[in-house]
Amino acid sequence: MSFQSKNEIARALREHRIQPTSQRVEIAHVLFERGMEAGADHHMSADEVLERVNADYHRVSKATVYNTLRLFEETGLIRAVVVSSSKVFFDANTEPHHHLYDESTGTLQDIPAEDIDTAQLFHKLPEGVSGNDLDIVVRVRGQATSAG
Amino acid sequence: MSFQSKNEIARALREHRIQPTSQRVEIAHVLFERGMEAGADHHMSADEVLERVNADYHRVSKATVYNTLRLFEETGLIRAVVVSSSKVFFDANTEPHHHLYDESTGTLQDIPAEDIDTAQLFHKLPEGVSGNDLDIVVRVRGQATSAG
DNA sequence: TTCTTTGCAAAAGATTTGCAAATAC
DNA sequence: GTATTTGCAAATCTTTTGCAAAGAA
Repeated sequence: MSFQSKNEIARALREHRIQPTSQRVEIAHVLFERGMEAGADHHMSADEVLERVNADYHRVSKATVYNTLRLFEETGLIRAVVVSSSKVFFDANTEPHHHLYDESTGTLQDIPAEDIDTAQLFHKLPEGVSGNDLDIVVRVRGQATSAG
Repeated sequence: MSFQSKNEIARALREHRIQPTSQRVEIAHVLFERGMEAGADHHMSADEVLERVNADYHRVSKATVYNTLRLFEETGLIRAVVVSSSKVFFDANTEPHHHLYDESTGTLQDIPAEDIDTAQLFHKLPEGVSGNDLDIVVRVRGQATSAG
């Protein structure tokens, strides 16, 4: 998904049965204004969203940002990517894809769905689950200071 | 790793350059007493560890449990598995393997390393990173209430 | 008007930290 | 005897919640 105008955003929200209030539109605008192309940085924490949405003047409160992000996630408009216990990224790209998280740099990047083969995995998935229901986070560990 | 006696545990801690105090040995004992076989439930939250270590009488404080788990993780004795923003599991099995997390049930299970093929992925890893430095969490999404 | 949403500040839950007392080597 | 570790309670950080005011249909 990639929206430019607030109108498009409002329409998209309605399609997800979300009443497009001005706060919600502003938040969605922040989420979707960065391109969704591979390599584009469209991963934001709640705090980043809060900061960006209020960058020039106060538009939305913290509670509303959190609640709205949760609402967007629950309705499938965006996805939450959990990379560490205190780091949740929100991803406006809901096309099937996965994530690569580099612990040492804190960087999150997309992985095309086809770059990871999970064929061997399917027999242990709950029934009815398809590949598109999988969210994979590949974490690159920093050096593990393992004793030698 | 799989230890039975406190002596074995103390030795293992020393090998990781961790001074084996009684609290640390008790915590390690809790972590390692469950078998490491596939299917065995050896994933515990900090709180579970705290509960189990103090099950019959008070042995270790909460702060010490948290600090010790972090210490164990930093020295590579155990691994932390992040499955959601408020759910970190500790895994006493440090052999290369991955994890499958079922959102709807909250269940975490092991995935043998060879069940996921990441060959396509290697060109986007930082240099010097090998397959053993990857921790993969496959999250099975509940139904995403996606709008139709 | 009636239902929904927002905002604030307080609450909650998980983890960490400061510092004095206890323990280890 | 000196350095390390523990425990408590307070602090911190992120996210959620209660409730009155503001906004939408």
